[in-house]
Amino acid sequence: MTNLEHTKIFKAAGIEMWPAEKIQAFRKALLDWYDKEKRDLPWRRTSDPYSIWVSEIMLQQTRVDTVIPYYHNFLDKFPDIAALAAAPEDAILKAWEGLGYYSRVKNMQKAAQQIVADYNGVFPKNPQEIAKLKGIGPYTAGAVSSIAFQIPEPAVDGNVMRVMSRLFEIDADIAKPASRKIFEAVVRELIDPERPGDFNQALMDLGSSICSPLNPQPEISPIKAFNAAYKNGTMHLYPVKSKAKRPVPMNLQGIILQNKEKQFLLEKRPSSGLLADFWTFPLIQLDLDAIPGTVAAEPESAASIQTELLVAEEFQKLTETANKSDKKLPSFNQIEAKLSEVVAEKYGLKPVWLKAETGSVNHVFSHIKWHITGYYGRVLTKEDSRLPEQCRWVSENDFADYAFPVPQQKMWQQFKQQTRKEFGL
DNA sequence: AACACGGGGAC
DNA sequence: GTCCCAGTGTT
Repeated sequence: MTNLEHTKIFKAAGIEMWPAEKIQAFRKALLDWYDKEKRDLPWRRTSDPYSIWVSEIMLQQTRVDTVIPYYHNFLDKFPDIAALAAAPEDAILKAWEGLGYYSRVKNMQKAAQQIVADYNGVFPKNPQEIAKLKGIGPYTAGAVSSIAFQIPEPAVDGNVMRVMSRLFEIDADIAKPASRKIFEAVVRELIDPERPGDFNQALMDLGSSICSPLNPQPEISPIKAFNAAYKNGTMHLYPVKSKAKRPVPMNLQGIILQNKEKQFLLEKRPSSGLLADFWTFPLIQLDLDAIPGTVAAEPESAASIQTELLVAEEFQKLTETANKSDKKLPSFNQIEAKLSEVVAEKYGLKPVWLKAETGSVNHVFSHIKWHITGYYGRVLTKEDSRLPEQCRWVSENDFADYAFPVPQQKMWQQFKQQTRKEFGL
């Protein structure tokens, strides 16, 4: 991008560009602060492009404190590009378990294989080549280029947009994709060609501390002399950011089935979409309103029990902990019939239901909100010849071999704490 | 340009 | 509850 194009962008966005002396002073103020205050982070103790790349992928939409243990474990398991390229998919998913945005690690492995195939296993140093790698977008390309190779490329993330929007009173909505190029142009003008990696990281450190979203402290900022919003008393107006949509609620039934060997039925999710290739108890989307003969149940009877399978004490105990939901739902008997139908059809199994609502799990994703109601049953017959390929009976001891998303971990914890001891399992 | 894609931490 | 976060790929 030429200087002329920058000028056009600045003019359109109403940004006043600084003279060279002011830019020099800004770089010095920022980097002097960084040299004193920078955080001691694991990926700042290496110059290995692969390690820096791993850290940047993990840090996408994820906090530093969350990333640190994953970073160490990942490099331990997959110490270099060749190891990552050759790793089995279940191993890389397990290493990413709980970190979220799981396509990140799949794309990173594809990129590692790209590097092995096209670059002889050596991480490319050219920003244009780096940007072609799977999972590396404009931010990560700039971050790796500048931090690992000292190439003066902007690395514009949420922090940098917040800092710059306050410094220059930029009104562009930072939630809009189109705004990023404005901030990139600004950083491209400001970035220190001698220390581009430190410059980018200094902006991010500043954004996550003094220039934080909620309680910024511009009065103690090392660059407060450059902060237009602070000087003009308009800090509260920046950054401009439109609000995200609310997650859409979705109700699911979680089927916890056990066979005579005490194994649990797990199902691998499809290879694309939400939580792709992760394992959960089977999740069914029952349309409760469509169950024939459905009658709205009284709250206290919403969880009825197969009493003949339980001793009196257990029944008493379960009744006491009956569903407290104030929603009008079909009774367990009605749901049970429908669940049996679905389980027979989909899994070729005939469960004996032991308990309604082993628990209720809520889990919020960025765009969906799951409400899972758990149902516990046993399969007494040994007719699982029709078990779908994506399903597997797994004993608890082997759960560690399977990548579980957090909703599954919540279902499992709830089952262990509430249901299992009631049945002496 | 809008949407899909996780999860946790701060207040 | 609210908002936020070291973004990218797909449509």
